Amino acid sequence: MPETARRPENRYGNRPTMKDVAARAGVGLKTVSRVVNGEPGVTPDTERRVQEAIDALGFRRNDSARVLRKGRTASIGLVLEDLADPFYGPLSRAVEEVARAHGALLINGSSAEDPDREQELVLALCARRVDGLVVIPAGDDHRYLEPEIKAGVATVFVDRPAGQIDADVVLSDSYGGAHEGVTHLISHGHRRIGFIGDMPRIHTAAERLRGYRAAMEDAGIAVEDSWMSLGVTDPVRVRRAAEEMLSGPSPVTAIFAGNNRVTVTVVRVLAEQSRRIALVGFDDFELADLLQPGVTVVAQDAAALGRTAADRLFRQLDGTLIAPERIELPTRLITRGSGELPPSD
Amino acid sequence: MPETARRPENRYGNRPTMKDVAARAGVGLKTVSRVVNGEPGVTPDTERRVQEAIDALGFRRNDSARVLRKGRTASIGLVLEDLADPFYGPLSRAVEEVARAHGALLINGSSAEDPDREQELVLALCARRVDGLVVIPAGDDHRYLEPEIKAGVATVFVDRPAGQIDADVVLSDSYGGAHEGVTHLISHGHRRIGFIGDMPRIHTAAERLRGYRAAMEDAGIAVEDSWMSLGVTDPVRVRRAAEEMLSGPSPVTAIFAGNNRVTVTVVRVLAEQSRRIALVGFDDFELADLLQPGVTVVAQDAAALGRTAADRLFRQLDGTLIAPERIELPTRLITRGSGELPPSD
DNA sequence: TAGAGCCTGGACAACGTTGTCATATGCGAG
DNA sequence: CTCGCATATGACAACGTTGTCCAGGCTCTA
Repeated sequence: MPETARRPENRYGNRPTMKDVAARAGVGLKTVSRVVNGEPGVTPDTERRVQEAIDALGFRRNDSARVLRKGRTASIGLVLEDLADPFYGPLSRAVEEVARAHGALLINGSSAEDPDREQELVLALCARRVDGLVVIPAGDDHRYLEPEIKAGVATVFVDRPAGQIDADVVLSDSYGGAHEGVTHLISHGHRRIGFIGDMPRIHTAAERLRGYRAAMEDAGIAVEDSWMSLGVTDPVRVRRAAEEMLSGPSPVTAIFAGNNRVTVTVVRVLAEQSRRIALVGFDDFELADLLQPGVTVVAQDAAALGRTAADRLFRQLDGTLIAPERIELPTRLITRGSGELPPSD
Repeated sequence: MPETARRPENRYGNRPTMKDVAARAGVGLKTVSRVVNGEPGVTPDTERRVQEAIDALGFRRNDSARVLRKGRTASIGLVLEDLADPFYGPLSRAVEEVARAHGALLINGSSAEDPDREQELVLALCARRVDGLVVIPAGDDHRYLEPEIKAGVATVFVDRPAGQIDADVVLSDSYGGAHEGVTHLISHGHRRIGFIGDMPRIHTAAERLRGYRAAMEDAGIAVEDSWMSLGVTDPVRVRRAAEEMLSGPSPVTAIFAGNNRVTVTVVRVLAEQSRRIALVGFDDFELADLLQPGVTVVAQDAAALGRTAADRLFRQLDGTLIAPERIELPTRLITRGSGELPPSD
């Protein structure tokens, strides 16, 4: 390579720094800093010269250096299960809005329901020195976060509680919601009711199952093992689970679906049946009202979950909040037809 | 406040630094750096001592300082319209996956379709020195990005082209998709076909309208003004638009909906009509097949858009890519019933 | 045993910014 | 006219990391 063409390119591809601006404006470095940050003590004339230099060079303050100096990054991390899941869109957006109101940016990542990946993501975010974390946990042991929390990283868990540590958590009332939904089916005459849910290690799945069992017990109904199926929410498994409980020795007349992915698959299966099977799903979804019949659901407010969590996070950062708390948001039963079908045996 | 309780807390809330680790392990600063980064030239014994100190102190490298020194942040920004919109979930997730494969984190923000907010977000991301940007533009003038791009920020626009600057862009074939969808309706005997789309300043909306007009013209059908309605995709406006073209002097027998938000609202309106109106929507959505009739759509692959854009972005960073290019991904017509209904006048 | 060469480890500067502090300038009061 | 004060400005260190370079100790060979 010939010596001649050596570009003096620095790492940011030749970005001007405050020093460059200062040189061009014929002022000191600190004066530029003052102008950029709107600090007082600069003559209008000087300010104008500096501003001209900034515009001419296309200068943009390097926030990395600023963070290093100031210690706050004005960014928060959001770790969730899957950005593509419609449940997390509104939640994510709500967190973003609160962050924006506090002048913070949002960094987010999907754990894909893998505890290792969750930890990897969280620690990467901590290395960037995010001011706070909103975590929808995939794992059930969060002791790895202890040094971070001690070091001042505000942390709020959403949708599922933290494992092994004491931290803020914002949840939907899964137990109560499932109890209400199943009771609703019972009140419409059903006794053989199936439950299809997510993997039992997921807190919400376990809670919803508990709500189902409690509702059945409260009604004096003995639950048969074949009526319950927990596992991945992959359509193939859910379909098989649904078909089995519809065709077993004591076939169910109604199904309670543990989350919206399950509900959608169950809707498809029921559409193929000749008998009319009642259905209540946990979590609302778009177009639920347009299906035939409309799908009765136990709705949770994803945006409220996100908003509440982010609020608490910034209150932790303010210092307003001291002790970790567990907040449960209520669910709401929305009747649309599918949950009001009578038993057909 | 009494002098006594003054905590020696530094800005990160007392986070240990490499210096602290070095002191505790009784080694030099640079040796710690070597261990942390897995660089060679450290005896196993020294490494062990350093590692112990790291664990004992709960040390975590400060990436801000690292970034300052190295110049690459290993993070990319994604600016989209609304994270809560189901169309952007998969797109966002796809970008994230590609970023992850390159060891980068994703920072994202919603512009809420506001050009000022888009610019504000983009510049904030640039100030953080993201390595690259994936932007779904809200505005139509992106000259403000010129200094950034010149400074080496890799940039790819998605879903809509950049305004006033030459940059990489990845699009769906809106014109072709709309043309195909409308032609499909025509081939089923429709001649009075309505078009309801997004605001005309949005590129995709304009292109889809163009596709509609072209398809009509190709079939020798004169389009009446009352058959076309562009504007915000808010349900109230869309509903009124649909009702008007269904009840006007020459009422339409079919509607082409310009995006999924429009489609969903139109489905609701059509469900209330006594006549059967044909419908084709641009963009697929969950459960479209379960409605009665199933909704025929022109599907675009949001994940592929995101993946393609992110790929190009990292190829820009590699230096593999030189000239900006415009990539159009094909759409796919999925027939489900609603688009195959015959005209009923 | 002495010299060459390698390997390990550390001192130091630099990245771009902000906080602290000192200096220069101008102005009004005595 | 001089002193004192307020205001504008800049020099310098520090934030925590990494790259460069040098020193010291070891092994190996002649």
